[in-house]
Parts: sequence; structure tokens; C-alpha cells
Amino acid sequence: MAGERDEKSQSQSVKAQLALRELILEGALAPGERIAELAMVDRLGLSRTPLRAALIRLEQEGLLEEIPSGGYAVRAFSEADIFNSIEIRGTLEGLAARFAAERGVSTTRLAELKECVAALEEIVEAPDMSAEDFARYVPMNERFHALLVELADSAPLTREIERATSLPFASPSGFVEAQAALPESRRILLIAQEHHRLVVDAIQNREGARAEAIMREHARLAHRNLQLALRNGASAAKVPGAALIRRRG
Amino acid sequence: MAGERDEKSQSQSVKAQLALRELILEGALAPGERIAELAMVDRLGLSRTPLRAALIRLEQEGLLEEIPSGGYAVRAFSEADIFNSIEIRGTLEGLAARFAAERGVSTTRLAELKECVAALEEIVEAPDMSAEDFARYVPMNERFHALLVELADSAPLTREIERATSLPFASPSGFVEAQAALPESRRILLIAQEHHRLVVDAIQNREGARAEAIMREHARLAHRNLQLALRNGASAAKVPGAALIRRRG
DNA sequence: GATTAAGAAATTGTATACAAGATGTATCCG
DNA sequence: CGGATACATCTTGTATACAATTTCTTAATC
Repeated sequence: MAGERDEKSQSQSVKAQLALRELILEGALAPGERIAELAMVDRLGLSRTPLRAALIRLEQEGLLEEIPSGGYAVRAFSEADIFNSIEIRGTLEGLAARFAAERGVSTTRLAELKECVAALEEIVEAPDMSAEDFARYVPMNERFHALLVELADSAPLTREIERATSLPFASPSGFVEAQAALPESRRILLIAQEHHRLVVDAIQNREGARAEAIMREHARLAHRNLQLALRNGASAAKVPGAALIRRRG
Repeated sequence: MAGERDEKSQSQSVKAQLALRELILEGALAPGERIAELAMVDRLGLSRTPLRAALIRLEQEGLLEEIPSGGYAVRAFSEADIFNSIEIRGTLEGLAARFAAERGVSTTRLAELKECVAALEEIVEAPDMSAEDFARYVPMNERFHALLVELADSAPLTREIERATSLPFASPSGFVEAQAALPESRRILLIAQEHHRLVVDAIQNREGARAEAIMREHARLAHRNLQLALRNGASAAKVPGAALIRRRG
């Protein structure tokens, strides 16, 4: 039945969900056209039941849309949609930071966050960032954002942020890969790191409004990255879910 | 198959989703304990397939939680969860108002919003509000909030707000019914109406920060209502989804 | 009497069969 | 030659059957 031993060998539904999401993000499925269940069943090697469960979940997640006559299609996103999704994430992370600042956090958890910032600092201060440095940066950056959300200590907010960041281009590390190909990348990373430091400071000093404003502006770096990346061919391909972006929004 | 003629006779999945949500909100299912599929199938008169689809959707919606060993249970909410859910809604509606203000809206759509405010004004200015007045207020208030979200003209934001307001006590009209039983109700409604007027003004004048701040504060009225209602026996029962609220949060 | 183990019942996850509607094609008529 | 209609195929939505795991019960042992 279920059986979630270790990491592999998950339920068929989860397998279908992960596999489908990957297919969508790599652009194997054209936005707007119906996802044929039978064809997908053959492709993924499972039955229609878990596939349909995955389709429902991905629709709720926002990656798919219902077709009025039945079935699902990959959703297309305009540049404005992506801009707004990033702004939504920034707004929610700002709320989390404000909650943390206003309500106070335990010193141990704040210490964890500080350690995370220190680790990021170490990566970023390398004079020439290699590809491996970027590879180390991404998970640590994600850890920072996850810890920040934890500090808010609110299940509903955690859920909403998870949902908002499930769209690939709205995720905190969404554009870091694409960013690596840009000449401005180092400068942007240094600014991002400044934000990381400042928001910790604001939370420690219980400056709610400041913590909120910093996280909002922090998310807007992703927006700048998006614009740069989309106007830079080499980089645009590395944007996650690039195939879902529809020109003419 | 599907067939969504008029309002009734929807698909079995939708029927299951609506029926289940109603059962949950009226407290027919105890939070924390597993929802037995077979028993529910008998109760709702449909098969397990559409029921499971409904369970998945309601889990994504946040009303249910997955049980590790399989199946779903009704989720319990602490008072803090509800407070935070309201704050999340206010934050997102604030973002919508800011978008509308900063980006500008067409005069025709702004006129619609103004008409809505005028209609609310007419209801609220009655010296003694009857139960029917409250009944007229609720849908019109919901229309106001829906129009405001439309003004932001962003599909991702619309989706997020729909999700955030799907929790009954986070919805804009969630506490209005409970409010009717409170002595402070009239005063609170007048303040709410002031917010309605002011946010339209702010949007018209393209004052983004002001529009945002007003909607945030507007949502906080619901929080005050929650506190009053929960400490007032007669009123607490009318809070939607009261059965999901767990003391000691 | 409490605790553990074994077995039985129940419950979920998955696969498949079936039915109703949608889509596309070919043919017939104007 | 264009358009509409009827038909065939395909697709989804639903119901049900099956298998594996979980959970409850019962009994045996310490």
C-alpha cells in the first residue's frame, strides 16, 4: 500500500505527482493542451487512479487548469503573473518576518538562523564564485527561507507560503541558477546577503515593520533577475518552468 | 458525466466536496479522527472515487489533514491559527488594493465598486438593523471584496485570496452572522463601512500604501469580532466552523 | 493484572471495467 | 463547393473489485 520507507518507493500517487511536475517544468507538455490520461498512464507506468489524484493536486497547486469539457491542461503564465507571484511570496515572507519580530523568537532558533546567514556569508564572500559555490548556495538559501517561515510559528502561514512558493519561478531560489549566467549575479547575491543579515537584525530588535519591508524588497530581487534572465537568451533557458511562460501577457 | 446545468446536478465529485465541507463546518465530524470512506460513501450516496477526489481537494484547501498511516482527518484550528488566517487574508487583500491603486483601474470598474459601497451604505445607515438587513449585508459585502480582488487584475493573487478565504473563519463575512448577536455589532459595521469608503478613495487617488493599510486594518475587525464572539456564548455558536476551534492552542 | 503476540476485521491505495459525453470525420444535401 | 448532420472514436467521470497494510480484538504468557 503506502510504504514510505526511506525516500524511494513512495506511493504511486506521489510518484505520479513528482513525475508529472517534472514533465511540466521541463516543458514536455505544452501549456493549454489537454493532458491525455491514458497516454500519461503509459508514460508513467501506473494506473489512472493515482494519476488522477496527482492531477487534482497539481491543479490545486496552480500548475494545471481544469478544461471546462473535462480533463486538465498545463497552465500558462504571463510575465505579469510571475511578477505578481513573486510579489505575493515577498508579501507573505514579509508577514512571517513581521510575526517573528513582533512576537519574539527564542534565542536558540535565532541562533540557527544566524548560523545559516554565516554559512551563506562564507559562500558569497569568495572572490570568484564557482558553479559549485552556486550549488552550495541554493540549498542554504532555501534553508534560510524555511527557517524564517518557521520563526513565524504559524501553521496557516507556513501552508500559504508553501503554496505560494510551489510555483517554480516564485520560489526563493528560482532564479539563482539562471542568475549564475548573468554578469550582475555577484552584485545581486551580495545585496541578497545584505537583506539576510538585516532581517535577522530587525527580528532580533523586534522591528516588525522593518523586517517586513526587508523581506518584500528581498523578493523583488527575484523580479529583477527574472527581467534580466528573460532578456538574456543563455540565461532564459535556465529559468525553471521557462516553457510555461507565455509572451504577450 | 460532468453536466453542470444550472446550479444543481453537478458532478459527483463537486457534490461530495460541497456535502463534506458542510458536514465539517457544522461539526458533524470530530477534528482529529479519521473520516471513514465507506461510512461516508453510504452517507452521501456516491462511490469512493468521487469521495476521494473531494478528500484530496479539501486537504489542499486546508480543512483536512493527511493521517500518516493513510486517510484523512478533520483539521483542528487554534485561536492563534484563526487570528493568523485573518491576518493573512488582510495582507493579501491589502496587496490587491495596493496593486489596484498603484496600477490604476478603469473608471467603469471603479464605478461598480462605488455602487457596491453605496448599496452597503444604504443598508448600514438604517437606524435599527434587522436580521434581514444582515442577510442583505453579507452577500453585498462579499461582492465588495470580490470586486476589489478583481481590480487587482491578477490571476495568481485571485487564486491565493480564494484559498486564504476558503477557511470559513477567514472569509470576509465569516463573523458577520455571529456579529449580529453582539451589542457592538452596529459600531463595528459602521467602521467597516468607513474602510470600504476609504479604500475606494485611496484606489482612486492611487495611494497604494494607504489602500493597503486600510484593507489590513479592515481584516482586523474580523479578529475583534472573533474575540468578542468566542467570549459570548450565544454568539460563539454562530461562528462558522466553531466546532473546528480547539481551546488550548 | 498487565503486557505482548497473533489473528481477524476493517480500511485505504490501486487497478480496471463501464457508461456518458465530447471530439473529430465522413458523408449527404443544398 | 460549403455547410450541416450523423456516426464512430476517444476521453473523461464513476463504480467496483482486489490487495496490502493498519488496527482492533482476543488470547496467552509473565
